This record gives sequence, structure tokens and C-alpha cells, in this order.
Amino acid sequence: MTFDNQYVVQRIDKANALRAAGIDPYANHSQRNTTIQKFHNVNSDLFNLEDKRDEHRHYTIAGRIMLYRLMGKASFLKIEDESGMLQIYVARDNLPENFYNDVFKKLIEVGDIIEVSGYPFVTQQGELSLHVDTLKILTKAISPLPEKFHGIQDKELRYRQRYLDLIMNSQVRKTFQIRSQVISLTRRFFEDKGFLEVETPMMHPIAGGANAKPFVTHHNALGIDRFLRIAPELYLKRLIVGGFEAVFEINRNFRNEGMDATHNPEFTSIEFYWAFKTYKDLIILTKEYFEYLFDHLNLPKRLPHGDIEIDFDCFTEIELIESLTVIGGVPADVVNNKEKILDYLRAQKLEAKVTLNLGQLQGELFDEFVEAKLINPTFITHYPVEISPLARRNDARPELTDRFELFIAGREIANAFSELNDPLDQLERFEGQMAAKDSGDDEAHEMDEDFVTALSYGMAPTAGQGIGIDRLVMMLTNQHSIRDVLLFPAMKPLNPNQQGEEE
RNA sequence: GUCCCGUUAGCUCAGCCGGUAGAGCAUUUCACUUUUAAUGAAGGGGUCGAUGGUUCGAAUCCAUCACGGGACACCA
Repeated sequence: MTFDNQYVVQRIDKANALRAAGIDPYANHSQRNTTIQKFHNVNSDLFNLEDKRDEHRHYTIAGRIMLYRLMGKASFLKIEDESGMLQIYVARDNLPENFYNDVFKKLIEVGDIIEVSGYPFVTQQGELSLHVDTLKILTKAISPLPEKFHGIQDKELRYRQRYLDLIMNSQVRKTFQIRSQVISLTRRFFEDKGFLEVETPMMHPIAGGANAKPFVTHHNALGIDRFLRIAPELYLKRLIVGGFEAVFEINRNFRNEGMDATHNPEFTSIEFYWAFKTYKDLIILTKEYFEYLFDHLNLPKRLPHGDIEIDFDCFTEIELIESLTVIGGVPADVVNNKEKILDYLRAQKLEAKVTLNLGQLQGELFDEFVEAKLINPTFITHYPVEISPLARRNDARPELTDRFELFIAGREIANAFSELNDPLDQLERFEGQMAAKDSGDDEAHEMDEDFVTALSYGMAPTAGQGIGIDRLVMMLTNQHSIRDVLLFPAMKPLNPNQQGEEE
């Protein structure tokens, strides 16, 4: 790469001029002794003083110059550190001889990271500021920042150069702070419940635990392909077989599918498995989990999400088949009859594959008529067995499973069920998936014989759940694209020559 | 994968009935010691996403491609 842009060249010249003046433009340490937020907190009493200043207090603060107002022999600058923004007042006569004119005015500019020392005072306009007596450059920025007022708007630039987005937009930093808190709180919530955090393989010989296309990678020494995991489910259940009674894993899954506002090739989920429990216990646990999150995040229970509002005090529960009529408005005599569902879908001018079985068609009806209407948190329970290859059958109604999914703002947030632990039933369902795969469904589950073997040693009755962390953070931060809750969302390469074109 | 929209200076954006590129901020020079997107004056800065076509002439019209955004499809 080259740094030949006119502004960059100018700034490199300034860095060299600093060196020529005996100043290292990349200092190797800082004497900072407080943060900007602490400065504001500690000195807020100055507003009540007679002369609104205290020359006996002295602070050293570091930050990036975000704004520069030069007025001859004095200047006001805004510098920003992680904790906040501070105005500093720099006047010629408070600095060493010639420093203001020769170094400060000529060689230091917006984007540079500086360290300043001085005493606190309140300006005539009523802003708590730092009266600077010492100024030192810590880091010279040789690329100019985006425009001070509009910042950086171009979404492509924001995602590709997230650091610029973070520098220019404190709200973006806030979103990712919340994301970090969510993950931290999630971990603490499950640990407090006695769950053990585990790490299972990311590279799988068989990509199992979900219906999805995997990424393929290659192990050179063994000469074999591996799949980046699409779900940790089958490994976590092996651990339940092994005797751990409550385990969770927070980590990435990888799915080789399309990208859009709710799908990134790698995404973060928590999956947890709890022995001697059922999906009903998980509904209770999930409600507790949300209570816990809202308490500790200090968020109101009613959150805006675009044009709508989500009420997190209003969790409801309804069976899938019932939701088709009650919420979806599908006639009651249609929902349990394959032919009538096909007719109904056709009547709505929707494509209906004749090859689908009843359970799959009910899933279609749900996706079409119910899902988008589930704004407040809703547990949809008792999924048909045909679309739940890993869930335990309901004792009374074996065509259904002891399963739920949680929907918020029309989106799936969590998927949970009482786990299937009958090894022979599991084997049959894998075989069913194999048949589906043979007949063209390339996202049907792979047979995992080792997993069936594990089950054959006996897995305690267990309930398991997965929660999509990215989508959860979207709900909590009022973001509508998964890219806005991922620090570095997947992007196509800018220069197609960088990535080999096989064709 | 389909459709729609976008891509112009470092950034934010105008310009688009075809006549060879503009503003604000930033930058450079000058003035200015309490400003709040500071202000005033002067200057520099562009392969108008890429390639091809139409035309005397293309940022502007057409085609293809790339990247991004949105919708749909697919997908839990």
C-alpha cells in the first residue's frame, strides 16, 4: 500500500518535523493520571465557586483531538478518551517559549492523540474545561479523520473501517459495550445457576446439530476435510452422557449460507443443557434470564424497536398449532389436514410444495402467517416432530415434541426442547434425515453414529436450549441489522483479485 | 439467486433533460487570548466505482461487471 494522498503526505511531513524538533511523534508511554469521566465527576463543584477555577488541582489527561478551534494566541480543543469528551484551553503564554507557535499550531491537529496537564476551570460559556500548562503528543495520526459534524455515514466504510466508526460515533461504542455486558451477564447468570462453561470443537468431522450448510476446511497433516461447526449441540449432549448435569457454551457457529440483515456467516450463540429438567423448566429459566439481563443492564422493560415497542414484561406462551388459528387466522379445519393446507396456501397465492408432510406444512403456515406478528416475547411450544429431528416426543401426543422457540419482534431468539435420549429413536430420525438428504435436501442432518453410540450409554432426561446472542443484542439496542451488533461483520473483498477466482 | 436504490474531493453531499465538476467541513496561508459545527480573507485539492458502447462531445444516456444498502427468495 502507499501513503500518497495529499493529506497523508502533509501529516507525514509534520511527523518528521516533530522528530526534527526532538519530539517523538509516537511516544512510548503516558503520564495520564485520570480519565475524562473522572475529571468531570471530581470537578463538578467548580460551578459553585466564586471564580469557577481551582489552580491547586492538577490533572494529566490523554485523548484524541476531535475538534480544534484556534483563535490566534489561544485555542479550544475537544479531546476524547474512552470515558468521554473534554474541552481543553491552550494559550500561548501558558506554554514553553515558542511551543505554541512552532509546535502546537503547526504540527498538532485533529486526530492526533495528545496528553495535557493543567488545572480545571469553567469557561465563560459554562463548560468545565482544562487550563493547559503542558502539552505533549502521544501519537501522530497520519490519516485525517472524517468530517467533524456528520462523522462517518457510509455504511460500507463504517463496517470495513469499524475503528473509524468507533472513533466518530460514541453511540456505536455504547452498542458494543452493551453487547459485551450481555455476554458477561449471560455467563454469570448460568454460572450462578450451577452451569459449567465448556469448550467443544469448532472443527467437526460431521457438521451436526442443525440444518445448515457448513464451511469446509482442511487438515493438512491428516489429509482430511473438517467442517466448521454449525452448532455445538451434539458435543454438549455427549457431555451430559458423561455425567455433567448442567453445561453451557458461548461461542461462534458458522453457516455457509446467504447474508442479510439477520444472518452473518459466523454468529454467536449460547447453548446450554440441563439434566433432569424439561423444556418447561427452560421456559421458567428463560424468563428469569431476561429479568436478570434487564435488571443488570438498567434497561426499561418496554423497549423501542424501530416503529414498534417490545414489552418485556409481557411473556406469553402458545402451542404452535393453536397459534396458527389464534394468531395466524388460519381456519381451524385447515391446520391438521395436509390437502387443506395446500389448498389454503394456494388460495393465498403462495407456493406450496406437494412433497412436504403435514408437520412441514404446519411449519410453513407458521412462518407465513404467525412469526412476523409475534412482537412481545412469545414462547411457541409443541412443534411437529417432522421439523424437530432432535427433540423428544410429547408423551400424550407423539406427533408433537416437547419443544419451544422464543420469538421477539417477529424474530426467532431461542430454540429449546426436552432432548431426545432414546438412542434407537435418534438413529431412526438420522436415517430419516439421510433419506431426505438423498432426495435432494442438502441441509438435512448428517448421520452421526458416534453420537448415537453416546446416547446408547444413557443420557439422563435433559432439556437444552440455544439463544442467538447477536439477535438478542439487536433487540436490546434497537438495531435492525446484525452488522450493527458485530464489530467486524463479514464483507466481500473490495478487490476481487485479492481472493482467488477459481473459475 | 431475483428486483429496486446507491457509488462524485479526506468526510458529508449537490450537479444528471449530454458541453469537459461544485458546496460545506477538513487541508494550506493570513488575522484573531474564553470558543461551542468559533469567525473573517485568500489558495490548493477529483481517473465523477470499473470496463465497454452511443455521440463531435459522457459524471450525466445505454450495456456489463464490482462493492454497498433495502426488499423478496433461501435459511432456523
